[in-house]
Amino acid sequence: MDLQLFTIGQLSKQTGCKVPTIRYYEGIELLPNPPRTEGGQRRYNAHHLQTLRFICHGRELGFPIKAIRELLELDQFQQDSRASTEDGCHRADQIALEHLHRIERKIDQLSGLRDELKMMINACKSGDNHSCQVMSVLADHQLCQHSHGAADDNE
Amino acid sequence: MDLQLFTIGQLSKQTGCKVPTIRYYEGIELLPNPPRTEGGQRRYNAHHLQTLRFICHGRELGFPIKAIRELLELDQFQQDSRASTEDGCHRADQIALEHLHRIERKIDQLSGLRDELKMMINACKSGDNHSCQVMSVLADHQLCQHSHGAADDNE
DNA sequence: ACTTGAACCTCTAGCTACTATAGGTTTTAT
DNA sequence: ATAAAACCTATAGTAGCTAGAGGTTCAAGT
Ligand SMILES: [Zn+2]
Ligand SMILES: [Zn+2]
Ligand SMILES: [Zn+2]
Ligand SMILES: [Zn+2]
Repeated sequence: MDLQLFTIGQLSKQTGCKVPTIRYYEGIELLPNPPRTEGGQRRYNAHHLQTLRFICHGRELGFPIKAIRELLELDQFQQDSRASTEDGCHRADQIALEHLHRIERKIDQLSGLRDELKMMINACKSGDNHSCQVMSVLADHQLCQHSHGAADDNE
Repeated sequence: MDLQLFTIGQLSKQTGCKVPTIRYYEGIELLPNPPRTEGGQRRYNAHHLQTLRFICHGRELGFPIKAIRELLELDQFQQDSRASTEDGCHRADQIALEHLHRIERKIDQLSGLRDELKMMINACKSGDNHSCQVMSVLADHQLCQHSHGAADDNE
C-alpha cells in the first residue's frame, strides 16, 4: 500500500487547501517533506494526504498552527509507542478546551461590539439627533454602554 | 486655546494607546504629524488628543484602520465645509453597518465552531469511546455536524 | 552648572497565517 | 517536437501592531 503518488495540485484538490499553502505548511515543518521527482517536483503519498487533511480541518476549526502541531505530535507519538490513548486524549481535550474558551471569550467580546454598533446605528436612523450618533460615540467612549474589553485575539 | 502641549507619553496615558502605537499611527498618516521640540521630540495639542481618542475608540470597537481613516476624513470634511451633516451621517452609518455585518457573520461562524468543539469534548468526557473524539473528528470532517464556512476574517 | 535617570528618538525585525507576483523549469499530451 | 499546464524558488506584501537595539533629549535635583 501507499503506492499511489499525488502531485501537489492533486493534493490541493483533494483537501481544498491551496497549493502555496501546502508548500507553506512544508516550510514551517508542519507537513513532512515529500520525496521529489528527478526534476524536483513533489510527490505525495496517502500518509501525506491524511496529515494534510488533519491540518486543514484543524485550521477550519480555528485551531492555531501551534495547537495543530502539538496535536499532530500526539498522534504520532501514539502510533509510534502504542502508549495508552488516555494521556493523549487528555492532552488533546485540554487543547480543544483552551480553544473553546478562546472562542467563547471572542464571542462575548463581539456580542458586546455588536450591541454597541446596533445602538449607534439605530440612534441615527431614528433621526432625532441633529448630529450623527456613530460619529459622536466614536469621539466619546462615555456614550458607550459596554466596555469592549480587548481580549487578545486573532482569527 | 490649544495652548497646552503633551508629550507622547502623556498622550499615551490619556488615551490608553501605547507609545509605539501612536508613532505607528503617525507613520501610516492616520494621526497628523505633531510639531517637534528643537531636540526632535513630539509635542501634541488638544486636537491631536481628540483625534487619537477617536482612532483608539474606533479600534476598540473593532473598526479596521481603513474605515477609521474614512470616518476621520468625513469628520474633517464636515468641519471644513460645514456641509449638511446628512451625507456624512449617511456614509458613517453605512460604514458602521458594514462593520456590524462583518461582526455578525463572525459571531455566527464562531458559534458554529463553539458547538462543534463542545461536541467533541463532551464525547471524550462521556468516555464511551476507546479513542479520542477530538483526534477522530480532526482527522475526519465527516464526523462534523456543521460546515464551519470560512468567512474572510481578521481581528 | 552639572549630573543623572526617565523618557524620548529612529530603525529594523518579528508576530499569524497566509497570498501574490516574478521569472524560470518540468511534465504531459498532442 | 512543441506547446500548454502545472510545477519550482524566492521575495514581498497583507493587518495591526510590538519588541529590541542603540543612541539622544529633557527635567529635576544637587
Ligand atoms: Zn449617523
Ligand atoms: Zn466605547
Ligand atoms: Zn479526547
Ligand atoms: Zn469539520
